[in-house]
Amino acid sequence: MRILVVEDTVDVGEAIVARLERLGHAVDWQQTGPDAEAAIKVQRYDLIVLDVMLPGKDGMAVLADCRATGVKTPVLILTARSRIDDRVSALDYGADDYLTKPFDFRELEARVRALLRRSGGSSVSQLQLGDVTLDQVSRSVSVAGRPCELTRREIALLEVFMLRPQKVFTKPELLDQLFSFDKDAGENAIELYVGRLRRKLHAARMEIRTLRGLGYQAVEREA
Amino acid sequence: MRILVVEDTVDVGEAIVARLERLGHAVDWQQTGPDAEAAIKVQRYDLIVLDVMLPGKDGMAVLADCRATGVKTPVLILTARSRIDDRVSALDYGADDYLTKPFDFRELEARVRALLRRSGGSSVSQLQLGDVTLDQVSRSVSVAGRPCELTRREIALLEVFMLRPQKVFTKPELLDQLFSFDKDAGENAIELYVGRLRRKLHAARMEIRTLRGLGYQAVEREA
DNA sequence: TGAAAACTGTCATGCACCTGTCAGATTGGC
DNA sequence: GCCAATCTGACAGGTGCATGACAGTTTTCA
Repeated sequence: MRILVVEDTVDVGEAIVARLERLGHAVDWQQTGPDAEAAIKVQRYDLIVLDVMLPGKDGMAVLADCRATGVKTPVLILTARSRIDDRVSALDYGADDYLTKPFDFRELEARVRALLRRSGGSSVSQLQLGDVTLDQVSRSVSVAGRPCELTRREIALLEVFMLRPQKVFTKPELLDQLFSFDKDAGENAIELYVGRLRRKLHAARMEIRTLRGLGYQAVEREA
Repeated sequence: MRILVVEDTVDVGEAIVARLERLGHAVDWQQTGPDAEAAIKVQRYDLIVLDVMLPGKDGMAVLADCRATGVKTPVLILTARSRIDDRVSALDYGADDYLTKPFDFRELEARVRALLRRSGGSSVSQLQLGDVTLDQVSRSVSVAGRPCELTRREIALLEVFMLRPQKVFTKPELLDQLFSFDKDAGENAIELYVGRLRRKLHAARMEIRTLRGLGYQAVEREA
């Protein structure tokens, strides 16, 4: 999943980014309101974590402008203030959830998961396709009940496929989902990881099909 | 376990902190109501030991505000007064237990243990995984019935793992559980202690697995 | 009280695995 | 058959983890 973190305090920002990247997400980090808006215009995100107190432009204003311009990405507001009207106005402006600072990282993770899940459509944190199960919480994969050792990137790629079975992903699309701005990679990397996934999942009742010239697609395989 | 002690009398505060640290807990100590509230907002605790008489803000008020903002951490109230209505109001405000000063430290320890145990979900004070047994009261560990010499920190870490077998703990998460504010350590410390635990428990039917990039996990080992 | 022993956490080193690029092999379409 | 797209093995660099040595601190014990 691709996430934008907007937070001006370096310490906090770095901590959040590290935490979310560790979960296998592609995370971009902006420190001001205008920079955040620029990033949102350029890139589609699955989630935006937005601090309220920002230099340049208030987080709430950024949120309002986003919604006004039709951006429907889920937004998690971070607010240092805990007054009721703040929470209410956050939700009124179109936020999907809020968290008052300072917060526990485990709670942040839980809310992030909840929002990503909600937008992903499914309500469980276990994805399933054929006999392959991906647990989004423990970031583990099993085939026919047996645990399957995958690396972080492999899991991230598999997650993209499993969130939308049948959907055909182009390579640029997959690159967007897997890499953040600074860590850009060639399209070859995708081919490589598809290959690795295929090898590790060769016994599964699921396969990643190549649609020449179009991209890749995950489908359930008949027994 | 991570504990916050709120007590303005230096002698008493130091004594409580020393006593609880000796049991292997990570203890933070605040001396005023506002400071305590700030700490609670920043950090998640497994238990709060709260004096009623405090400069700045009354302990009971701190407790009430905590509960109002959804903090569910168990709270043990220390009160110098022993009048019935005080006890009653403490429980009404959402305290889980109280102790009238002056008190015997052994009783404090017992009540702390009870509260921690209750929040941990288990009603027994003996944790078990594979052939490893951890006695939370005597803070001792044995493997297949044989006592095993572990240091405080080693036991504290093992306790975290054994309270939630299978769960994958990230290193920041483990640091949160093991270290207080002032005694912050690098993630290296976790790796180090995992290594030490592994060496001392190598013969046990339990192991701490490394999930590269994710964290550590305690599992029962097959014979 | 003072010295020895044990405990803690940092540093630095080394190793293993993960990552992404390259280049050559293979496949599919025309 | 030819070209482009894809696959795959090899490889270099990086990252994360394991581990030994060490210094500061605490605890123990005489």
